[in-house]
Amino acid sequence: MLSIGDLSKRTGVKVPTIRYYEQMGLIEAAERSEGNQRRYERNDLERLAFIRHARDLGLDIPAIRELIALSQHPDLPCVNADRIAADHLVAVREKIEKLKKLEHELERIISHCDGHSIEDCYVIRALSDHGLCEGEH
Amino acid sequence: MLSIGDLSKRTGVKVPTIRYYEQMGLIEAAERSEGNQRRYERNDLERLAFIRHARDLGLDIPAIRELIALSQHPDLPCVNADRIAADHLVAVREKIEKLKKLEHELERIISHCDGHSIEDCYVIRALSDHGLCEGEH
DNA sequence: ATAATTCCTCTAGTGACTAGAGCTACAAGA
DNA sequence: TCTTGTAGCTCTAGTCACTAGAGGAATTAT
Repeated sequence: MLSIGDLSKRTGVKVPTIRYYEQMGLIEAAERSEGNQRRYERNDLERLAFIRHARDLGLDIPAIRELIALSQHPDLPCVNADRIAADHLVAVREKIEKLKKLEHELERIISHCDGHSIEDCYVIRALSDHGLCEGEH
Repeated sequence: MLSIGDLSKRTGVKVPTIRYYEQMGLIEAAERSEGNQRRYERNDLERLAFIRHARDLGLDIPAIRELIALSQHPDLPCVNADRIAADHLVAVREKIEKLKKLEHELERIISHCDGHSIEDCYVIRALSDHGLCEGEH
């Protein structure tokens, strides 16, 4: 039986976050000690590691809830789980594309600035005047 | 003199967002009509376009506040403005790197799954077992 | 036995908006 | 001039995934 602090140390998930996940229904409400403190077992450790792992991959809580529900039906086909991952991959790629555009625009703006006065500063001027931009943003 | 709706249409910034920027101190409190409605002029249009542009580039509100303050001192050197942009560029690049790692991990997980049952699903298994991962996340 | 640490619940704050309630002002047509 | 519809006003609360803090109780170590 682990305390919430033990669970936290073993999974790297902070104590308040564990309580938050309980509130969100990602982990079942833990058993309690006589003094009302949460007590965990091995399967809670696994569940929490699963959640942590999914969060690290950037999945949001509703998606994780769905994956947990799916994982409890081993007989079903896994197309739904695959779709969640694939949708997320698409979203990740879109974010990368957007950020790359920002990266290029920022590089361009910065490299155009000669570092003299604000009056001539290309950074400020580019922000003031959309016509100095490349691309459609 | 423009109403808040006119200003919104011309800049593409939504009406509640304009009021929010006023509250955050990015734009000055507008003059009011007799009936207490906001009335804007050309320089408000420019200011708001500046803000919108900076937001599109991903700058946060404190950074924009600083850029606005700087832009009102044309005689100062522009190293501070350049630094804000450069810092942001670093942050953007870091985000891109993180997302690329996620992208590769998701690609790998998805490609390993044969699409049969949840029991064998590589997506679910990879989440359950960190040992199946590549990289350090 | 006492002290230090951990735990509990509850509320509020983060950033940059967005949604909605309930009310008032303004512009255009009859 | 009257009416109607749109647009405006303020204020509160919700979004997401936590995080911080208050005030108090339980547990663990000395």
